[in-house]
Amino acid sequence: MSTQATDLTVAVQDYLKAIYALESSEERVTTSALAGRMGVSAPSATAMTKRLAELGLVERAPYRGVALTDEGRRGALEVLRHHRLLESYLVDRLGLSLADVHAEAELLEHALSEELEAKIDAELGYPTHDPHGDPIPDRELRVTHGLQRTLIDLEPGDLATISRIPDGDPELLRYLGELGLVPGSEVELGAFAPFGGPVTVRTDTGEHAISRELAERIAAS
Amino acid sequence: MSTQATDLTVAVQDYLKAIYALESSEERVTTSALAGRMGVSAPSATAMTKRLAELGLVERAPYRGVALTDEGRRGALEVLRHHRLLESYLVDRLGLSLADVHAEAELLEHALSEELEAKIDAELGYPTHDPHGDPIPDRELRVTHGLQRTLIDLEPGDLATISRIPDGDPELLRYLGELGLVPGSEVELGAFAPFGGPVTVRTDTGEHAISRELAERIAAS
DNA sequence: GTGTTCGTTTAGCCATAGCTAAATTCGGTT
DNA sequence: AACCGAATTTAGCTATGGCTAAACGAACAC
Repeated sequence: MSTQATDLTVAVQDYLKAIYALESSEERVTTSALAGRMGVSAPSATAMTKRLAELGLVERAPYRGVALTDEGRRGALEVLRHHRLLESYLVDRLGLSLADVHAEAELLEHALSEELEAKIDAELGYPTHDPHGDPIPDRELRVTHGLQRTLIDLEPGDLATISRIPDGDPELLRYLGELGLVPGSEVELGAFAPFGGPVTVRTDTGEHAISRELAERIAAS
Repeated sequence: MSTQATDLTVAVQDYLKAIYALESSEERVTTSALAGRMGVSAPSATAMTKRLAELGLVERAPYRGVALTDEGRRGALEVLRHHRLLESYLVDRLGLSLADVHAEAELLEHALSEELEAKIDAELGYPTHDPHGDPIPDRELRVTHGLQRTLIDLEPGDLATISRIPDGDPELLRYLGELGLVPGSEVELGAFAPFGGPVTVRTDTGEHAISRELAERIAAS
C-alpha cells in the first residue's frame, strides 16, 4: 500500500522537491532551510514536515531536521521528471525561452498525467537532459547525478562545452543567453583575475568576465 | 479593480464552468443542479454560490439559484478557452484520443498561463473549434453559439457532415469512434424507427442504429 | 387555506496549509 | 554549571472547500 505520487497534494509535492534539492548540499534538511526555500514561515515548515513524516515520506527528528525516505525521494523524482520533461517539451516544441520555461513547467508539473508524461517523453525521443542541462529521471526514476566539472575547475586556455546552467532565475538566464553561455555552446577559458576576481571566458559572442560564484554554477566538459 | 481570472481558485473556476454549462439549458441554475454537476453535496454548493456572489461572479437570490454576471461569464469562458485549446493541441500534436482528451485538458486547464495559451493558439493556427466540434472562445472571449442542427432534425436520405459530438464521456466517445461518428465525417441519414425507436445512419463503417436521445446530442450540417 | 413534500439553507464539523506570538530546546560561551 | 542566542516547536488563529444533520421555505395538492 505505498503512497502513489498522484495522491500527494501539490504542497506535499513541492516540499518533497525542495527537500530533495536541499539534500544535495546538506546531509539533513533543517526547518529554516526548508522554510526559506519554500518561502513560508518556520512554523509552517515544521507542520508540514510532521505531515510528511506521518505519510512516510521523510524521516524526521525534532530539532534535527528531516531526510527523505525512499518513498519520499521517489515522489520528489516524479515531480522532477515531470518538470524537466515539460521544460524540454516547451522549449523544443513551443519555442518558450530558456529564461521563462522554469516558471511555466512549475505551473504544469502537478497537472501532468502519467499517460501524457509518456507521450511527451516518446515524442521527444526519451531525452536525458532538460534545456538547462539538468538530468531527467527516467521511467524508473533513475537519475545520473555525477558531480560535474564547472568552469572554475578548468585551466586557462582550456576548451569546453557548456553542459549545465542554473535553471530558476529568468534574469540570470537572459544574461547568460546574451553571453552565449547556454548548454551546448563552446567556450574557451581565459584568465582568472587574482584575489578572487572574475573569470574570463570566450564564447561565440566574444570575451566576457563573470564572477567565480557564477562560474562555479556553470558546468562544462 | 476587476477580478482577474488567474486570481480565481481552481474550485471557483470549476463552478463557473459548471454554471455556464447549466445556463445553456436553464435560465437560472439551481443549487441542486449545480451540486449534481459538481459532484458535491447541496450545502457545499450553497456555500460556494455565496462566495461567488461575494466575488461578484454570480447574481444570487436565496432559494432562487444563481446566474452568471458578465464577470463570472468571462471567468467561465477563459477556462473554457483553456480547455478547448488544450484539447485541440493534445489531439493534434500529441496524438491523444478523442475519448480521453477531455480528462487531460481538465487537469491542465487551470495551470495554463496566458503566455502559453497564446503560443498554443498561434501554433495551431487560431482554431475555432475543438476536436469534439465545440467552439473555442477567441482572445476576446467571443464565442459562436448558434443552435446547431442535430441528427434528429434531418430527414431520412439527407447527407450531412458531423460537426459536434458530446465531449465528456470516454466510453461514449469510443463507441462513436467505432461507429465513424466523429466531427468531419460524412453520414447519410436512414430511417427513424417508429414509436420513438432508433435512428439509422450510414457512415464510413456501415449502417448503425442509435437512440434518438443520442442522435439529438450529435450536431451535423 | 392548510398541509405536505422537496429543495435549500443553517449549524457545526473536518482537513489542508498558511500565519503570528509565545514557549521551548540546542549548542556554544563564560 | 549556568546562561544566552538562535533555531525550533507549540498554541491558537485564518481561509478554502468539503461533509452530515437539522431547520426552514416554497410550491403544489387537497
